[in-house]
Amino acid sequence: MNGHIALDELPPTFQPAAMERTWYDRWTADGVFTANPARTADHPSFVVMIPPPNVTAVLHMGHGLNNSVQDVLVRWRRMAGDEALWMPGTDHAGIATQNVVEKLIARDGHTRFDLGRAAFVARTARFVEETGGTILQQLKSIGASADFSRTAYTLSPELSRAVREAFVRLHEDGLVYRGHRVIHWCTRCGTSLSDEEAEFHDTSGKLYHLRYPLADDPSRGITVATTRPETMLGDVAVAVHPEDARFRDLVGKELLLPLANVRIPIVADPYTDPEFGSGAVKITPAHDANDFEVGKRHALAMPVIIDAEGYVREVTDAAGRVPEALRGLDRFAARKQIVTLLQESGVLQKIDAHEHSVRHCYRCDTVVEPRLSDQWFVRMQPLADKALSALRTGELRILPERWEAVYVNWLEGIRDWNISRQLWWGHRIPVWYCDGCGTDPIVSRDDVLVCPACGAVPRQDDDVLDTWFSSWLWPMSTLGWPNEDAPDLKAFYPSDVLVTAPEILFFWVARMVMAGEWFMHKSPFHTVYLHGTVRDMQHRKMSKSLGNGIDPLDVVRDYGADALRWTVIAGLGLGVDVMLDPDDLDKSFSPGRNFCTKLWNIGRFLLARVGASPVAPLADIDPARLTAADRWILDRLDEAVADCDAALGPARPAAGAWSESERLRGMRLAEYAESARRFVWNELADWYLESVKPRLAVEGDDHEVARTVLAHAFDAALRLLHPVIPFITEELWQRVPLPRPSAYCATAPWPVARAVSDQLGGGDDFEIVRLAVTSLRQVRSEYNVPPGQPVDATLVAPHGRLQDFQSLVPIAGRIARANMTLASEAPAGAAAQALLRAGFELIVPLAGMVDLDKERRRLAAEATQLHTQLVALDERLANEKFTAKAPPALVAAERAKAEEWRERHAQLLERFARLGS
RNA sequence: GGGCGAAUAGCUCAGUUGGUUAGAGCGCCUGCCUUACACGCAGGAUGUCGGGGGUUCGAGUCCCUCUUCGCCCACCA
Repeated sequence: MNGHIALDELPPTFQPAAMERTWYDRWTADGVFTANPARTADHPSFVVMIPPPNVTAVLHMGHGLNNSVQDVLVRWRRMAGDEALWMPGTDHAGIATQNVVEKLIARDGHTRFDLGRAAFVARTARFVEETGGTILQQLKSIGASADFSRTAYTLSPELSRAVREAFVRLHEDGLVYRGHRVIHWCTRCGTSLSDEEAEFHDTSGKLYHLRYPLADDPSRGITVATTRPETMLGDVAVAVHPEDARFRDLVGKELLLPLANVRIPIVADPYTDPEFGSGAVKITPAHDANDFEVGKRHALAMPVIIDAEGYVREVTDAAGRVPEALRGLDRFAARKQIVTLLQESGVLQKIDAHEHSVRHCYRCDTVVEPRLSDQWFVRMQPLADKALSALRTGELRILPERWEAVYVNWLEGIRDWNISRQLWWGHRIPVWYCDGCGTDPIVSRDDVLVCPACGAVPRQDDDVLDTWFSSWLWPMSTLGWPNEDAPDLKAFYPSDVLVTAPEILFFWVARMVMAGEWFMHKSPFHTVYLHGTVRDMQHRKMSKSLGNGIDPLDVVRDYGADALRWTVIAGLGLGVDVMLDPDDLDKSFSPGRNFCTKLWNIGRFLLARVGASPVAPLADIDPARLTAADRWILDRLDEAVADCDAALGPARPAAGAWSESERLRGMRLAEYAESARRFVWNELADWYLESVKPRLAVEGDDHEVARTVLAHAFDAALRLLHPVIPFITEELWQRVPLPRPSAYCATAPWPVARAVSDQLGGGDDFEIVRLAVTSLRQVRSEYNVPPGQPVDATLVAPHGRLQDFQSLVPIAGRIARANMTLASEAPAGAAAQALLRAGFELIVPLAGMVDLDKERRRLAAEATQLHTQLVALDERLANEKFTAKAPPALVAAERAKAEEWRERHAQLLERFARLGS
């Protein structure tokens, strides 16, 4: 059959929109992404857990980056024969989702309290059902090969069961406890926050100096410094350092707290830094974590004067402290008012500018209020110890390496984790209290309907758990934990690589390691890959509020999903930020699109010239029939495959734990993409394709060899590129006339480089063709010879290789558009190595083409430069210390180099002389 | 306050244990619509490797110091 197609059967550019959807649907329909636990019996598994996006999230460029990386890895390992599972899913995102729905109902003038708890939760669940999962659909449009048949959700019944199990088991282990202390409180969200959720922002504030008079001698007093004067109403003491001579006689005396008019003691406590401010600190135990500790040490009262919403009033133990005029004021309004009042009464001594860090809610950016309350905590030390040892033993590695220090630093200074949130959207804390008999709180896996002590109906704790308390179980809970016999858990735990951003190293990554180690006695993954952030050209993080975002779906529409993926992967150094220009999408995404077009056109050429009739397997070709070009491109392919493998792998530690030599290797996705690109563009397209054109134009034996090698090389290139640009490679691969080992490129075997012993050799000869062509092109360009005008040139074969080069001359001639002839002998004394570098010796254009003056100047400059370098090299070789201490191989190489340079220098001079005559 | 990282071509970055004449992509300049591709082809220019000092036969690479930028942590009242 004649399989040749007309070129216009395929459009000259790749049309991604037309085929992306088709391929994705076919992959899914055929279960290409569906993992099979049974197959892990005799194949390694390769598992990636998606960092679950918030269920209400909409795809942004950060997701695009994060998920492209995961998809490259998963597709790579799937092709390499692993049983690959990419687990997708979403996070119920307690505070974030609750905030969204609260805003929604606020449009109708409602608060969640109007609706009541049950109705609000139902309303939120409905909202999630209606709008949730959008992002998962969007992930499909960028080609994410996740197993959506397993899609998980942190608030599903299955994962909720895992959450309860974890809470109860940690309680049984003595790691969950109820604590009464000052925690971070968001007055807007109405909930407590963990240390990690209360982010520091550097702020230009003020330091107010207040003079509190002695109660019994108003002529004396102590000046305290504070950034938050409104808290003075809750002051119960002033602390000074025990060693501070300035205040020694005042310790034990009492001050009269202005405005509140209560007597407070002066205490000595080492917490005070004599160097700071006035050397005396006002102590407000209910509204400052440090003051709380001081208060406990001195058994002080703890009046609360700011309520949950941030308004100043006499909340608890504060009767008579808040003057009428201040009651009900917002904390910041109260600050102003109090400053005014203190100024009027002469208490305010001075105000200094003061730079400090203020904690803000990570969800709504409200200034966090320290607040005294009862919360559930997880004792973290034992968990942190396990997470540290996972890193130390090599069970776990973090890339880039520098984050390991950050991880260790955080774990070594670990503090207990406040896990209760005063929200409604989330996992309710599985603790019941009996008001009837007042028995101890009941912690239970199952709902407690009747008090076991008195038979009354107990009430469940009102609080829900921190969202991250479900996230930290993700690598286990999505696989069926706590059911230890779940097939997925047995087959796919632990996972392999966790791909995420450094921002959630503490929130999520470190805690997952803790949970994995504590409950499964195994780190949930062996590699943490922390990628950079997507930024704009001013290096600002892309964000909705800055308006500098790029909608990945716009990019998919205008450039294709492959172009999007190419840009984020090829531009991604290890841990380096990706810079994109929101104002010039073309600048950012045209390289990927252009590369796809290139690939597409190689395909068009191949289909038109090689045709659709199947080619023989490469192994069926008698090696003797392979030309120098064939051998060269097959060598280059081996090199490309080896480079890609070295950039990506190893996929897992060879011996269960990372050895020192392999610990920092792999995960260099940009290098992988670049290696594959270089092969396709600079080697396959630029050289092999050009060299093969005449062979394909003539029917015959060599025609068959050429089309076989070309089809084989292209097929391997497509498979090599599939993980990063899956759509176009699938589309082209389906058309390559090869015996097909699988239904899809997505499941085709990952290319394997031939062992060195299997390599045919002879690839170097084609390098001479390349050099010849390049030299001739330089001459052409330098002397402005029109591209169409043929020139005459002579290629000088290396000694004794005349016969071998007979076949290369027409190829070089055709590529360079020259009437090229082969000379029998090289000029006297020239070695092959020297020839390769010596342009004019290799290619001898006909006389009359060369401007002698110009050439003379060029030669003189080159000879001078070479001479300088040669002198330096000779000096080095003359240095006895060098010859004695440097590795002998290096010395030998340097000697050889010197000789080569010397010879070249002589040639240059000789040529210079010839030109002069 | 503590810790960490970065500084290499106009831009974004490679440069593995010190060892050829320091590389890539993009951008830039020149010439080309050569029947796969102008989203392309060919050729070309560009670096006192942040400053200073040190170790070494040899330093972009190791040490010290300074400058600038960035990140993380912290009980900066």
